[in-house]
Amino acid sequence: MNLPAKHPSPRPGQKERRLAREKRILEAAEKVFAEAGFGGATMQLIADMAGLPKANLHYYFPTKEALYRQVVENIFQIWLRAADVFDSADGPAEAIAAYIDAKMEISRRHPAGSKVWASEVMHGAPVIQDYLEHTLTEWTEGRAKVIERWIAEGRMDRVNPHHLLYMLWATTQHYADFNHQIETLNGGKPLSDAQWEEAKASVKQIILAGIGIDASNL
Amino acid sequence: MNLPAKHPSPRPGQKERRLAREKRILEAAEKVFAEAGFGGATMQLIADMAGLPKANLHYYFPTKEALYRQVVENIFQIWLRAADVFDSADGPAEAIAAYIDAKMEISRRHPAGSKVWASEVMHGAPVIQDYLEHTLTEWTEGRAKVIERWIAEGRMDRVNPHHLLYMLWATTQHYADFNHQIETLNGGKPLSDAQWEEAKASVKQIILAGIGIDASNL
DNA sequence: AAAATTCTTGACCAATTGGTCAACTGGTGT
DNA sequence: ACACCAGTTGACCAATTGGTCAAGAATTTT
Repeated sequence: MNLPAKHPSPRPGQKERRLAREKRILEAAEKVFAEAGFGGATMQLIADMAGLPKANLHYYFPTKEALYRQVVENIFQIWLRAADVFDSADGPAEAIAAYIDAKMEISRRHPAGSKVWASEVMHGAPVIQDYLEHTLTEWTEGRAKVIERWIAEGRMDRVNPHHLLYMLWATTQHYADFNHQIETLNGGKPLSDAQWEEAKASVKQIILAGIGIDASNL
Repeated sequence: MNLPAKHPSPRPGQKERRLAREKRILEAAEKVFAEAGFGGATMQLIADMAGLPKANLHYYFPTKEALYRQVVENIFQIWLRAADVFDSADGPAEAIAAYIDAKMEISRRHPAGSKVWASEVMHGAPVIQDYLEHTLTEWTEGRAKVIERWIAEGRMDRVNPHHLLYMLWATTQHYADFNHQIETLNGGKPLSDAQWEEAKASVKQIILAGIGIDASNL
């Protein structure tokens, strides 16, 4: 055990410093991978953005692939945490509304991570195929069953649960992946706070009405 | 003028042969750019896939950027042609249903082109920013006005036209960009004909109901 | 204070990249 | 038969890439 840190870190401490360095590198890497794609990203660019010599990156992450893999796994963890809110409510209205809010917030706060994820899947998921086949598949099938139960209970219209989930993913993710296009169509300005609220409200309005749920009491 | 070609090309002819070669290169390029991204794609890979020596590519397309630009412009033309069907009907139900069908068909028939387009926009639209600012902006504003008129005429619910359009783009494009994920969740098999029909039907069902349109008579 | 461990970094390397070029081929018009 | 020109191609080049390494600086442990 280490002596200091009765109170949280008056001085850095080795473990914390290492984690802070890694975090700094990962944030730079996320941005560069999002902007340039895996192939277009260079270790030198990531190093510059992190303010470190390139050789130092290789001390913390042995290869470009390893660094990329860590970035992808991190965003997948965020994705999974948002998925939890789907189960936090007991009815379709609250569950889906909360899920849309959570995913829209990810698109807003982690646009780079979302783009890396999209890029990874678009290129055939070379590094996270396992996650797709196991974690994501299980989550999806579980939620599809929940939706089918809601339908059977008459709490929402009869729709194909998988395609409903695809629509939720597609629509919310679009605000991150295509934010440049949205910004251009918004007169070159990023969406304001109010516009983000309207985006969330619009998505919820159309999808909830689309599956036969009265959202007026949300 | 060239002597042959009273009737359309009994023998290739120089112009046709050139176009055929370019088409072959463009198809190979589209695939490689879609699979590897601009940065990850190499002229050698494209040449191999087209079955031509690399130096020959540079005869038809001087640089990698020029080749990429042509690929992106081609898919944008397809995109624009699909956009036309939005105006082919006079009511929101038929127009939006036809538009969804057209865009879903693009996702199905041109997955590579769709991915290239998504990748281009995701990376800040370095080569087609002009198209976004002019052609796309005009189309979008025009269609938004049409939707607002439909709303004013009481033919659909009051929704934000821009976010409705984003949802249409996002949802339909998702079936191309994330087809690998969808395939994985479909047991590793591509969607069958019947599953594609169900996908189209599901998208139309939810979105049309979502904007207050009874689609039972379509 | 000295030994041991962790971290930092400039210099370097082999491999790959986009692109060039000069020599060659083959068809077309005269 | 000849000249002409679009098309083809292997060999080549400068620049960039991911990654290595050994020498040194910091920090922790003894």
